[in-house]
Amino acid sequence: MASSKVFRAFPGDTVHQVIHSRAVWCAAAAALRWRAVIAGAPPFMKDALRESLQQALDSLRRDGVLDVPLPDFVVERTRSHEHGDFACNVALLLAKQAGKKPRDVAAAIVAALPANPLLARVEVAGPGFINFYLADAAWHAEVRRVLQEGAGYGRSRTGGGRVVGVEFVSANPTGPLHVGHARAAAIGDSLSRLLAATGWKVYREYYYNDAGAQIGNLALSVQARIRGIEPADPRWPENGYRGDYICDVARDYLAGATVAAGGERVTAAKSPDDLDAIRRFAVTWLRREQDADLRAFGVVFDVYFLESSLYRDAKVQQVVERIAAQGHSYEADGALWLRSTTFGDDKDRVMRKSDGSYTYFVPDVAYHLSKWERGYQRAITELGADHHGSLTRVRAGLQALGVGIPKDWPEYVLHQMVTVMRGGEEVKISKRAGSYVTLRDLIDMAGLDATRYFLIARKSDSQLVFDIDLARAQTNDNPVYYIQYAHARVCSVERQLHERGMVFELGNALQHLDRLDSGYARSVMVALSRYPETVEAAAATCEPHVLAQYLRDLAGAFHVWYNARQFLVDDGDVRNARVALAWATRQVLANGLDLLGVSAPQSM
RNA sequence: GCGCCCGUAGCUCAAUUGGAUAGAGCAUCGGCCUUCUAAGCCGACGGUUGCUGGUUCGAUUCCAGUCGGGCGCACCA
Repeated sequence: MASSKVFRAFPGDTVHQVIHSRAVWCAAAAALRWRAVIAGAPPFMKDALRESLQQALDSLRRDGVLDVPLPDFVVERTRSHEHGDFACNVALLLAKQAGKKPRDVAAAIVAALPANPLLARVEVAGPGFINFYLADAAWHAEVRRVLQEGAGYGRSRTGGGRVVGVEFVSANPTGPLHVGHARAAAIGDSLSRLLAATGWKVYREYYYNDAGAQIGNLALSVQARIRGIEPADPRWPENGYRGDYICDVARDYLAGATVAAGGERVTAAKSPDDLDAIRRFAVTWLRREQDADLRAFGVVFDVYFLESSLYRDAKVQQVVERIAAQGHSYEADGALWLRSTTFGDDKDRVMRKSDGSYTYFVPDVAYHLSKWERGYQRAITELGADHHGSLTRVRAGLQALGVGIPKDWPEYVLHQMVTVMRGGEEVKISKRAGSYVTLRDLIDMAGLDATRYFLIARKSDSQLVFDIDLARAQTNDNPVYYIQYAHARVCSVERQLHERGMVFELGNALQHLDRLDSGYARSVMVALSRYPETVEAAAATCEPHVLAQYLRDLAGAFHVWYNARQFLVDDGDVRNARVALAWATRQVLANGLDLLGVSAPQSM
């Protein structure tokens, strides 16, 4: 089922070797799920409480006390410590149907809960919440778990080894990547890491629109520069690209340079008249440029997919034919239309123009069809919000193919615009690109870590103000330094430990975690325990920003504790316990930062 | 005009997807370095969640309307 044709141009690619068919895939996923069950890592607190509640509810039903269907209840972290550590709303949801007061229902459930040594007490509170207060031992167990699982702490098998394609950036190879692409790269890569951490087999994919009119403009622009024509000149092409980088391309072309990108290797023909040669050279030159910027940003793709390959392999034509065969097209005004209104679009769309060429969204449909045919169980397409209009069209086209693609396929993650501020003013100009700030500019100005963090830390569908001054700041104003500093501090403690000739004894530490005395330490432990569910939630909702937010909280809890307690004390048991918690914190900070693609420095 | 997204402290943003008294950072004001990094910590100030209705035990969250901002509405990509 996998199309090896599509990948012929990319020798390094192995997707088609990995994904065989949907049937094989399903069997593999089932096996993985089964293994996950029998491997049986201890459940996380939330899940354990949920299980207990489920048992209580079952027993109440058996006894006829509660003879109503189970609602979709939640076990959640409390906002306030006064409400315990976890709370459940099940009694509130059951009360009406059961014809009882919520607090009475809650009391009955509490009475039916199985004994659990990790629970200090359970209370009915407020309108009918069930509040759980965990015993210290529960937090200690979590610290132990962090240290035992190490880099694996917070990873899960939720995805069951299923295959997901995450497409992001997908810029036209007509210029350097700009801030919007930077946001896409940061979000898309972090989302990919999150999905991989939760058991998905992830393929990062980049779609190059290398076949449209914009590429023609690129070639004409380079050709103009080769001939020494400048943008002010009346002979300058309409819609030409004016950035300085066009001059660089022209210079290299005239010099007969060789450029390589994505397995393509192009040597400049030098001829100013050979527009096709100029086009090939310019596209490859800019792909190399974009690849370099992305690598500098720590983003590596598994698949680069060329729009031109869809034309070359007749995939575009096949899509149109298939849609026509399904009866979802018609001819009008000399053009061929997709009856996309059948699938929820507000108007029908032209597929083949009256001049015989295809509109841009048809290759988009062909491309997404290829994702389906390559066995991607999920496809997530990360897009700038300015392209959200294409969403309905692509889905409509996929539906019209009648090949069984689900209506909500692919999933979309949209990101809003980024405004770059510096010195209180908006930055709009880049020296290299001319009219916009580039990804490279951001990295140069703010550094890789701050750039990634800032671009991820906001919900993607909110507009983002990127404050260069703040991102550069080596102060507590800057959240990324704040988090990294927490990590560096633990490393510093470790260095001090050795310098003082002390030795950390893990076994002793794990036996004496009850020597952690303060509420500060407790806050750190609570924060640590939130990590797995945070990763799970961030992945499930495609919202990496919740992880960024979480790491800030964890670092905060750590700094408070650090300031309140000396770790390297004389009492060996206390010292070991504190160092163990510090190391657990460092581990989680490192795990979390890695999922954001931000480094965890040993010292700062 | 139609569609999508966003309106939360002076500023930048969260809010566990419908939970209890809406939270952080910055800014402002006041404290804390002989101590593992003060790149840090503590305290104070700051709110009619744009507005009006509705749904229900409960709404920043869901629905309708309205105002404001962004983006998109091609036989461009």
